[in-house]
Amino acid sequence: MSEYVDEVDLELLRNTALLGGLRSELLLSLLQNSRVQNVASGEVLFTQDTPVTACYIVFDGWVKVFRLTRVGIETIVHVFSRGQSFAEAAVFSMGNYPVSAEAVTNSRLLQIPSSVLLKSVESDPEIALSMLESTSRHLHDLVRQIEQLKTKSGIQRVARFFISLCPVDQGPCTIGLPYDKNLIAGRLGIKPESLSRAFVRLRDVGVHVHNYAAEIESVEELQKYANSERSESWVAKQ
Amino acid sequence: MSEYVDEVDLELLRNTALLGGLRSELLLSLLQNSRVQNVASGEVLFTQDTPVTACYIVFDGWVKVFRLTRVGIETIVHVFSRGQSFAEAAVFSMGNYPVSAEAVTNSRLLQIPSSVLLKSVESDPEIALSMLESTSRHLHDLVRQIEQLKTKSGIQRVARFFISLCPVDQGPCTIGLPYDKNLIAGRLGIKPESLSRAFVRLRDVGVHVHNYAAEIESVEELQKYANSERSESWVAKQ
DNA sequence: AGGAAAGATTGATATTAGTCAAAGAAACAG
DNA sequence: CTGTTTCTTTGACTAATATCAATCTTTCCT
Repeated sequence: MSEYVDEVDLELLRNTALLGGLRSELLLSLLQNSRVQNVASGEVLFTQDTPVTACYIVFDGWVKVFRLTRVGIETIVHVFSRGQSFAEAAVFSMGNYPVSAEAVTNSRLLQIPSSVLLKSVESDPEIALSMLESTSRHLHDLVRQIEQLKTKSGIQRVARFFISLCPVDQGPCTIGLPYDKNLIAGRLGIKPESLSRAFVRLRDVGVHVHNYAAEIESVEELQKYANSERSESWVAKQ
Repeated sequence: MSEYVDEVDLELLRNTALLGGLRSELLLSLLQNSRVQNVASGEVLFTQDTPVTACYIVFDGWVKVFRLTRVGIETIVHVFSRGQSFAEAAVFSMGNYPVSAEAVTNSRLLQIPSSVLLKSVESDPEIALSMLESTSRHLHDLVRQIEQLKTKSGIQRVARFFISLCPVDQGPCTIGLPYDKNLIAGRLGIKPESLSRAFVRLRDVGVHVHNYAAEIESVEELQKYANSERSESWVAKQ
């Protein structure tokens, strides 16, 4: 794996929320002061409650971001993949990381030191705006996650997860499961056993999970299932 | 209710995450272009999927921020009170509001138009940083909410909600419930009936909910209850 | 004050998801 | 290729929460 940023990487960076809006020279100077980090599966990038030193963009692989309680119970907040940035919000809170991050596959990342990012913001309001945009995207994402947790059943969340992996939005398709089933379960806030059972239940909606692949007979059908409501309470008065 | 920003308001603003870091002249110029909005309980501030026009800071009252599904099921994302800002992230995403907002009591708010906020950021990187800090605070808050939803029982979330309202962190105290029980239930992601039952169960931990008040015999005791873990799964390998 | 409307509680029951234990499959090492 | 380890699924059972309906309380209106 290359230690350097090549043309393809650059193209990727130009499409990220975090750095996409940057003028070329700004982007290049930021890259001068960042580094490409190759990490093995299981390697820890940073730990909750330690001082923030950098944020990251994923070139390749998967990184899980999670929180640990005193007793060691893990809540997965997100799993990031190619083209996504994380921890940039932590950089601006100037304190400790509120979460931990660990590579769940061998991964190739761009590590941007806090100081570099902060200096960029100070020197150019343009980058500030794209950063604000990027953190608000993350915010929105978390809001959606909360919505899902509050209003959808575990099985529906599994359905939605599958849909998010589908390259098409109708008809049949086959998707590969991006990572470990335990990790998928954690990401969706259910136990591995419940995930297994969800797979069984989803057969009714035409989803067949094989090994690390899932065949979907009809994405529409699955969407209909994922979107069906389960209650009418805590509803706004009409 | 005053239509103008007085000394007390100004002091409050100086302590907000969003505007606290601002130099006086900058703050004042921003206020020139903002307005105080008095709204009645039930009044809608903005609606999901409509263009973003402003963000808000609460002077007084409570504002709920929520999402609606097609069928009208409401997920409460947050309920904001005195000193808190909301929708500032939406301003930077430059599109539509991802959520709706409605006053749940009569409220007095500072409304800051998008253009004003954006112009401030462009003109001064200082404000950009404090804004980034403020959105990352919101982000952190949502992360904690997700953690709670995934790892704590409904009753524990109620306990934690009470704790967050306690003026002290040990010994006995009495707190007022800030709003409607339906709203509390929605905020915590449970049904109103479950909230009632939670109140009953919390008597064991020395909590007595009367009408719109709760007596807590011992905050420590309640904290112990709220922090107790319920499972060991989806745990990191040690 | 009196009565309707809204909000809150309680009870009975159903559904969902977690727990614990065991069996089955896949991955891996020698 | 074979045993071992790890991951995954299944089964039986339990716990938590939702649902639906009934009742009780509070609020609010005139």
